Amino acid sequence: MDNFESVIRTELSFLGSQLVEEILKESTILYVEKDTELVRDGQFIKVIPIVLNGLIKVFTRYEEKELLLYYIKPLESCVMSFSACLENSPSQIIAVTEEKTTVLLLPVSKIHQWVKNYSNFNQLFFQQYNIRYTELLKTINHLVNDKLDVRLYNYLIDKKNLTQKNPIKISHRQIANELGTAREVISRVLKKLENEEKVKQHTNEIEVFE
Amino acid sequence: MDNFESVIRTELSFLGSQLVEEILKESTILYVEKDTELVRDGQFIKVIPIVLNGLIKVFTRYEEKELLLYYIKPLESCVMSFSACLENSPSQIIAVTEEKTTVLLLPVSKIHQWVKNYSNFNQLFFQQYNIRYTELLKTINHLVNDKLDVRLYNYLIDKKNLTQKNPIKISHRQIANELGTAREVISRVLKKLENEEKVKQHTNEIEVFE
DNA sequence: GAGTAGTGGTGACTATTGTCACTGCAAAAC
DNA sequence: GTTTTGCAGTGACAATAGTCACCACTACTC
Repeated sequence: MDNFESVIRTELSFLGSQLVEEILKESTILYVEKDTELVRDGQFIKVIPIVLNGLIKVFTRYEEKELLLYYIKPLESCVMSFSACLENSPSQIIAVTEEKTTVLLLPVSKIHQWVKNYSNFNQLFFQQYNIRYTELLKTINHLVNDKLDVRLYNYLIDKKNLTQKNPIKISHRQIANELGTAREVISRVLKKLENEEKVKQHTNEIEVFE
Repeated sequence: MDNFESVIRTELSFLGSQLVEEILKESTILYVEKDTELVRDGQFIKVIPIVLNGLIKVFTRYEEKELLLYYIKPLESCVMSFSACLENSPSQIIAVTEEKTTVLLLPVSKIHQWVKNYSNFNQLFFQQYNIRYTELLKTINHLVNDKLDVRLYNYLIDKKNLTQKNPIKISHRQIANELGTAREVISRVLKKLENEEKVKQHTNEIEVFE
């Protein structure tokens, strides 16, 4: 916990020192390995996570097909857990760690109380809702307007920026899942992007050029 | 106002009578004609609307293409206006009345105060965020998984249920816009649905069968 | 070394959707 | 009346994406 305390104090300072101290007191820290499923579709949620470091990816599943929705970066949270917790409804999304990740877990039992007593606490929620809502809108617009080559290229650039790695280690199958399409299609489109010199494929890795 | 006061009192009663009275005191009622643009893309928002009767449709525009996102039904509000107002960021969506509509307008100036003093008030926001988030997820899943015939059929059924009219008065062009596709495509797919006896086209009207 | 599983490449074919060009029709405008 | 405008129907074609079948390569297991 110790190494994160100061980070939390500064980054969440807009909540007011009293609330921050209470959060520090009541919350627990969870260390999660890469590729761990944190939230399952239809699951009920008992804690609200705030990512401290690492990366979580969130996607939706519907009739076998998946689609990547967005990433939860450090100091962000998952809005599905808000609504799932405040309305006690099951999650509609799936969350998986993309990297080794550290999460601060706020107990739901305290949330209602904090919402009541610390009006600033709501600001956190509204902020996060806003981020995700915007992100979903962006996803929708890309789905409607962009062909797969553009979507794939944007996807790779995003991935590069988020993970700060340039030859990206990922299989075609994995990409296909995250973009809601088939493996062969990704192979084909990647080849096309390679011809256009936008990417370069190495063994098990893809290098992106911007 | 008078005819709506009792409706508001009962339907918003979970906010507590004190807050409800204050809302009634500070808010204004707006009567809007059909097909009126209420919120423009990029606009800053000064009021938070709650629909009292009628219907508002919300869509997104990106590179000339539009897509219907969802409808705001009576006693619902627009989350974009929450975030736009609380974060003072411009709207990312477009809102247009689908029918003659009456809206209760809460002044932004009071919102911050209410959020602070009435913890129940937040419940309203969270509820609405949840509704829209779910709706966007549904839209995304349909976009990824369903072919146009299914999307069109669902669209028509939704429209039927929302407006409570069965032969639906709408042009092919209008439908094409709301589904983010071209007019000819809608003509073709409607014909296909007609052959399957799922709809029947009359002049300027479409009848849906369930 | 044979077998097996995961990955990527490819050709061929199909289905779906988008686009273009042109027609007919009906209501509104002149 | 004639003209104009908007809507709908349609055939032809192109582009995009999804599917199937099959091969090649690598790495790991037994």
